[in-house]
Amino acid sequence: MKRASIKDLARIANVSHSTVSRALSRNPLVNQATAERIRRLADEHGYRPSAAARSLVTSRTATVGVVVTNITDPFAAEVVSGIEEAALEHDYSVFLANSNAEPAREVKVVRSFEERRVDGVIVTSSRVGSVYAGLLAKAEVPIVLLNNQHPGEFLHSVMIANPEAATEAVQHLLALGHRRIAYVGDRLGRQSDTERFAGYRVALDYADVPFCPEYVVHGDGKPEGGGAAMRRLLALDEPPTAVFCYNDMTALGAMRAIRDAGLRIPEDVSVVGFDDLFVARYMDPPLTTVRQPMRRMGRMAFETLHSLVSDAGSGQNIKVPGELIVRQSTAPVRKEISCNFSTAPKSTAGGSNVSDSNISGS
Amino acid sequence: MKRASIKDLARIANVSHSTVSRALSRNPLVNQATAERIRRLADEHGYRPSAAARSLVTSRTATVGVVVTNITDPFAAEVVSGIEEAALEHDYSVFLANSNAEPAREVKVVRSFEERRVDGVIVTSSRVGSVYAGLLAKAEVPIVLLNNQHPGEFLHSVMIANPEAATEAVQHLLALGHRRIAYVGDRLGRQSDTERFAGYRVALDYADVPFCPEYVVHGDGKPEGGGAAMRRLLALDEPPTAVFCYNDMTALGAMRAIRDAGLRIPEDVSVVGFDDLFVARYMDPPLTTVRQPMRRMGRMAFETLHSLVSDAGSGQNIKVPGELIVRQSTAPVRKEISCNFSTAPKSTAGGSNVSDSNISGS
DNA sequence: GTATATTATGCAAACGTGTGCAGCGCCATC
DNA sequence: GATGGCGCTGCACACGTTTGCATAATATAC
Repeated sequence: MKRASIKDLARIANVSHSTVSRALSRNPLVNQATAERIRRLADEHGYRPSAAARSLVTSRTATVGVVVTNITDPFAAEVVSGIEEAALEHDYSVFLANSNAEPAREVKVVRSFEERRVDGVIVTSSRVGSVYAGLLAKAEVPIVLLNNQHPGEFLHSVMIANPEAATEAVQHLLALGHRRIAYVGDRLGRQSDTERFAGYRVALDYADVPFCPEYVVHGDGKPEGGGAAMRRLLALDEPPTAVFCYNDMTALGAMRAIRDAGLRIPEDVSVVGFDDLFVARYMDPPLTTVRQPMRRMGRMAFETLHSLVSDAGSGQNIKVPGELIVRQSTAPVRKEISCNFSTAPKSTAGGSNVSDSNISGS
Repeated sequence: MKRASIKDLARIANVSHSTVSRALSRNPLVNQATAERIRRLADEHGYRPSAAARSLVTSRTATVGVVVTNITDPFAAEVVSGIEEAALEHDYSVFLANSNAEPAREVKVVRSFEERRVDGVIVTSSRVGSVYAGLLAKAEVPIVLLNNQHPGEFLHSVMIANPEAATEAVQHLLALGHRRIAYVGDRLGRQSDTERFAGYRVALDYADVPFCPEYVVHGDGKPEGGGAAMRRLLALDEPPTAVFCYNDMTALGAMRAIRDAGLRIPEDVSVVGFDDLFVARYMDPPLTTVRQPMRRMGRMAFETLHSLVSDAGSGQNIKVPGELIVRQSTAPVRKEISCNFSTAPKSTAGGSNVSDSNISGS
């Protein structure tokens, strides 16, 4: 048995299908009483207007296409959750697609979004390659980028303030007396990685701590890569006493590697992450990290998209500040292994006391 | 500028739009050469057929509606990832919606899926209330349940073999000499919880370990609830030496509570989880748990759905076995605190040696 | 040469909606 | 009583496809 159409309902209500259409869309043209009657009948029969038919004539579908590298990544999941939340409020539906960062998948996904005539697309944490650019060119479907990984400017985006947040994280380590601070990055060349690394350097420079290239290693944004990178750091003649990780997933791997080497966190090595995934607070020790308001960023991405299509708003580039969450994976540097090539003005920071750092107040 | 329609393309190719339609769908009726030419032209102009228009006449949309309680839950994310993967292979798109277990949201979601005319719905980890049942009744959209939480039989489902897996997990603890084994469940009344608890009891009975009601507590399937429940256990006169948790998220909270009480894992308390989320292997210590092939289960859910709509297959209830993954969060019970009300035939299991359990081979 | 089968193409209807426009009945106004 | 305005309703078209059916063009058989 097929679904009831608007004409079936019209027959039942003894009016034309136009009247039904108007009644359901609360068009004031139709008589109050009959409108009420029609809506009641529609309810009783569980009538559901066909979105396809509607969109055919209105040329709007009330759908967003969301592409993430993989929904399995907790960061992506949080963002998508925020998008979906905002979308539902506006009666939008969301198409979800994983790109897996595979070009073949990406073209397939973009093609499907085009055929579905989505009103807009949100792309998170991707290097926006030619694929999406093409999408934007052909038809006028607006795209909002979230934590875009491709260098260059785009029309609409919401991004975390990477450099500032990274600087704050590293300054936290400096304040604890650390001088041998490493950076465990993402794959080389990705925008967030570049920016967080820049923030790391700014903090070092500001504190007059010499930059040491061998303290910069790259993983893959996941635990495996973080672990491998950390092992390289630990094999150094003078291994770092603290590491700032590109993200929490990387930190997970790094922590594992540190423990496997027989070292303790934070007594031997302090660890800072980025993202504040839910797991961060359940690690042992709980992870000090930079919080990204992921869910809220998802909401913002949808809202700018929505204003772009409905209000013909002008769009914008939103920058969201991060927030340092200090937990127990960071501690003052231990005296015996503290930096012995320090160029800092004060003596090597004193044991349990954290205060007298030369970078406080910035 | 609007998107090109099939008629625009027909004009360009100097044929009727019917011929274009047939050429693109590789209908053998149309001449090979012209078909080739048309397809080339379509490619050049980036023509994308409107899914809406097509579905209007074919009455199939090639879309699945997926509803999860929340995509933020790593279990849900893994499952969805599997669904999406299989869907893309069949050129299906997936609508994602969070129910948040709020009835208001659920009706909104179901309504939207109905209007979108999804070909099928996959519901994961939900108590399938009257909402979805209604969906199934009105129109003939097939529903596949994944780890359904509502007691009772449904037509199509894929479920983890809860009782068997739970029994295996608890037998692992018994084999390590534990007798004071607790169960930290989900909310009372949910199907998976009931079944895993049943498996727990089977293992105890089989090993002739008396069942102790105060060793059964309930959380909420999340770290918070798991932690609270664990604290209640630790406040007991004779706290358990091992806990079997409803899932990994619960275990996360339990582990935190154990540590906060100044106890060590696994020396003082052994912990077993369920799911094998990616975090399990990155906990300290790495978590012993029952692996659910989440991604594969997602795939299976889609496949049964797909066969249901395309082959008019008869559907089925699939049961997937779990797999115990032993890591370092479980260890032999310590002598000094080992069970002193043991009814087991052998003496309280001896220190480091694990072998001689009375339940081996089951 | 005509009759017939084969191949390729176009015509037109249908899917379920939204919406401009015409038209209906009715009431008020002059 | 004609005129005009108002409130409401239906007609008909459009949106972009797929597909049954008719038909034109061509090849094959006699």
